[in-house]
Amino acid sequence: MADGRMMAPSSGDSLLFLTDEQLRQGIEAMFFAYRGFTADPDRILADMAYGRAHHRAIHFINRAPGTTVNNLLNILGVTKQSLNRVLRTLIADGLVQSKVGRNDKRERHLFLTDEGRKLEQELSDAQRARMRLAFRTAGPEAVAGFRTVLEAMMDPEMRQSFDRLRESAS
Amino acid sequence: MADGRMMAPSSGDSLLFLTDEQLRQGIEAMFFAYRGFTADPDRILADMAYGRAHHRAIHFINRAPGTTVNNLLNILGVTKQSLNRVLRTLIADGLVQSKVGRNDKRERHLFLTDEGRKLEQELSDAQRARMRLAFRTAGPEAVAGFRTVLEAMMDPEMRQSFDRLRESAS
DNA sequence: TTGGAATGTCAACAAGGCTGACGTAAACTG
DNA sequence: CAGTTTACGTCAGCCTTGTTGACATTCCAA
Repeated sequence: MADGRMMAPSSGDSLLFLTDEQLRQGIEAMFFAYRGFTADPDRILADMAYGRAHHRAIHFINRAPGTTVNNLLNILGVTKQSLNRVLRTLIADGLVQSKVGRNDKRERHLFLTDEGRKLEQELSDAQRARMRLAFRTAGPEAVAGFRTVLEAMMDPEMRQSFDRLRESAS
Repeated sequence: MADGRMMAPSSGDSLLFLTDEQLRQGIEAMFFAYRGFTADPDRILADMAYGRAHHRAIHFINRAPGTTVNNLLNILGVTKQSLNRVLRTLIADGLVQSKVGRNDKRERHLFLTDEGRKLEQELSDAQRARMRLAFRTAGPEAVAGFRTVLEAMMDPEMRQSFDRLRESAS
């Protein structure tokens, strides 16, 4: 490290969590943890003709029943062509129902069918089981910190989506 | 909710962080945060002929210089064909150097070239900047919790890789 | 010397992103 | 009312990044 960069003074050790090494560990932790995070649903979906994209669509339709295509588009952050490909198969397979809007007939409101809800349950049970174990292992204070850091890491628009979903949860 | 499931007793509120709703918020937080996590490097890479897979390879080669292909394979969790495609372009473009092993000449040890290190710096600077801001905003206790939960979320083999990288960091 | 390990490579394929173009119906607006 | 915008769907084509399967090479080790 013969470049001109200074070592952080690190008064006491209160700023230790901001060293490049700590940050890099945070980055790697995100990488490895996300793999675990998606592993269980991926395993379930591998047997069917579905993938992660279907899981995401199903998750958010379940979370916000009656959501419009455009709304879902914003939450997922993909193009309509990409989402449409996924929705088409889910609708064709009878997991998702699309209803023309009453007020605005241009809009389509999306709902899970009973079968769709069944798959959603299966997927989210698996994912929640891992999350539950991690939460239980780590304890409430750690969980609070986990949430705080993740929220701070989001893009502002994503944080808005996140908060809106939180509020809408009764 | 007319099924037979019980509401969690939630003695006091010490178990509130384990309700299904809290778990689902944790799941969504991971989803949205990971998007932010990858957004900055993705933007940089979009201008080049590289993608996230190249970033990951460069990151871990930088982190563990001289690592073998097989080792990298285990860390990244992809097939050798998939990794090889990425490595081939990186080597051809002069960002990565592959050296035949001295002891075991079947092995290839991977290193970043000066140019590779330069790109790595650029990418990780961007990613660390976001992580640093998130860490600073959230504070040290939150960061500790963040790390604890993420570690608990990893698959055991991934946690091993993670720990090994941690130790090797001087 | 032979089996197996580590690596590389070819081919083919799939998921899931993307852009661009186009069409239709509905709603809004001047 | 005419024209524009919005919401959605769809076709076509492309890219990245993952997969499997097959096969060659090199070389260590029993």
